[in-house]
Amino acid sequence: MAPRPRKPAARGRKGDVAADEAVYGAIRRVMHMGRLSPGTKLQEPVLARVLKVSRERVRKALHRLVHEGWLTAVPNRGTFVPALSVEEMRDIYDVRTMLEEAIVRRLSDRPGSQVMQRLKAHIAEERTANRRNDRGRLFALSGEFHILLAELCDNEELTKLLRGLLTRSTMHFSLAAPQRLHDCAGPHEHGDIVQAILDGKPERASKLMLAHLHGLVALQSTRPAAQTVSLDEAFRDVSPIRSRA
Amino acid sequence: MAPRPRKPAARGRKGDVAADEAVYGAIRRVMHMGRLSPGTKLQEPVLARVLKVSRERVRKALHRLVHEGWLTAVPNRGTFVPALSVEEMRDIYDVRTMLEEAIVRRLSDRPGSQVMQRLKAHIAEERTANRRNDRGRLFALSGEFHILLAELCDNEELTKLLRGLLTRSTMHFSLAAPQRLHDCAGPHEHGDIVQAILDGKPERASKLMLAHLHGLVALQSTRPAAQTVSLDEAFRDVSPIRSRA
DNA sequence: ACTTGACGTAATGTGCACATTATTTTACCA
DNA sequence: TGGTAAAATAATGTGCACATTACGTCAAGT
Repeated sequence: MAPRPRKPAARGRKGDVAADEAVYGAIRRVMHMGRLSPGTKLQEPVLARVLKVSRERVRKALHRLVHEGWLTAVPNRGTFVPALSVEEMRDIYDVRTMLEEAIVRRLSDRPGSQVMQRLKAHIAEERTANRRNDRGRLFALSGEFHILLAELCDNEELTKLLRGLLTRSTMHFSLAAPQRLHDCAGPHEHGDIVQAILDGKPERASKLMLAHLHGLVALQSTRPAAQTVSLDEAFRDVSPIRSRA
Repeated sequence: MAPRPRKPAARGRKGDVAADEAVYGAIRRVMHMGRLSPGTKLQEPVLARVLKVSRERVRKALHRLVHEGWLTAVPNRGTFVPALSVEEMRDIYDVRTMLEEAIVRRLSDRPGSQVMQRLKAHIAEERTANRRNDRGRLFALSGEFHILLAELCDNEELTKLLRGLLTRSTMHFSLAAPQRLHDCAGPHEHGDIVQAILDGKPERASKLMLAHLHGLVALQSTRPAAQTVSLDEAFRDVSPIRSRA
């Protein structure tokens, strides 16, 4: 009763179910780029102003990110980029090892023709990026390789889980990491794993994957000092929707 | 400007950070009890009235449950108890197999004294419940066994992941399931797995776990017709806080 | 008699205003 | 001048009102 005179009309525009995904993806993308150093406080008004959306939209996205483990929320304090402890890092890589060893074992048991084809195509892409010294592309491909292995198992749940683990484990890779990634691991180890799968050698593939992940966790330790930037700079050109990481 | 005359004061009571966990746990508990048949629509006003909380509180809990995969949300339609397809069920059990095979392998490699003690204590509890024909207790213990194995690996991430998988896979166990669980699997298979771990036989433990999970997924198929009850009845005596499942 | 259209009702989604709490600034005193 | 306390400021948390959308009902037309 007694309707207020204001409130003209047409507020939420149209079916903006994609707006949620947009802000969610934007924050996720910035984190994936490593622009946010651990401990950074993601304050809602700033994000709302930068992303040109309402505060509640930002709020919902932050809650989702917290639930998924990518951010940590302190009651009445705010939402922060988590500083993964060495124990958490070890835990994540241990679970990754369990899953990915099982994955390569399964793929080695019955390497179908489509599996072989996609694996060889991916390795070829990595080799190309390596030859051209395209660090960024190689970095992206290195992550997608592990996702590809999960996808080839034809298990949605597995793919989703591994996606989360991989994102959280490579989140804090600094911008200097691709250099070392190029020097040390590179597409060489990936190629060996694929070769073992194609040869139908589960135990060899499993061993190689274990060694590969051990090498990655060693790389993680050597990250330079985190450069603290303001939120406005971090979210400069991340407004559009694009594809999901 | 122009502050409305109403709005007396003292609205949000006190630090009610526990209220969120309360409604979250209440819904989760009802689902765990199997009172909600797949396809049931969880409407916010009803839950708010039954649980004696505001609609926004219910809303937040539902969003969290959706993000964690225990409910599915259809935009502008509502939140529903998911009817897991056979493919999703297969996927979940496949991932569980991967993780739990790795778990028992790891535990078999170096069974510490504390590990041995807790495992034997758990098996003793299961035997007691089985002897007393306490179906409910045995059902709960059967689930906790798998969680216990994960906890003994001393990996928080692993425990959290397996908790989610197990809850989702045993969520739709009907009330008649404990009967068959008692007849078929029972504490016998669990005891064999523990024995293999204590003997330090990783391959045998892994094989037993694989067979055990295969048996469980076979049990899942034989669930009776879902009894549809109203939300008011389902949430009858689930208001208090209690412990988390 | 069955289908199709419009209308009424109820539930979901969202912006907004306010209360509460933490943080920073400032003023005062030892 | 350094330290402490209090006020100001800003950010988070939440209830509420309203818009939008879907569902159920009924009536009219073919």
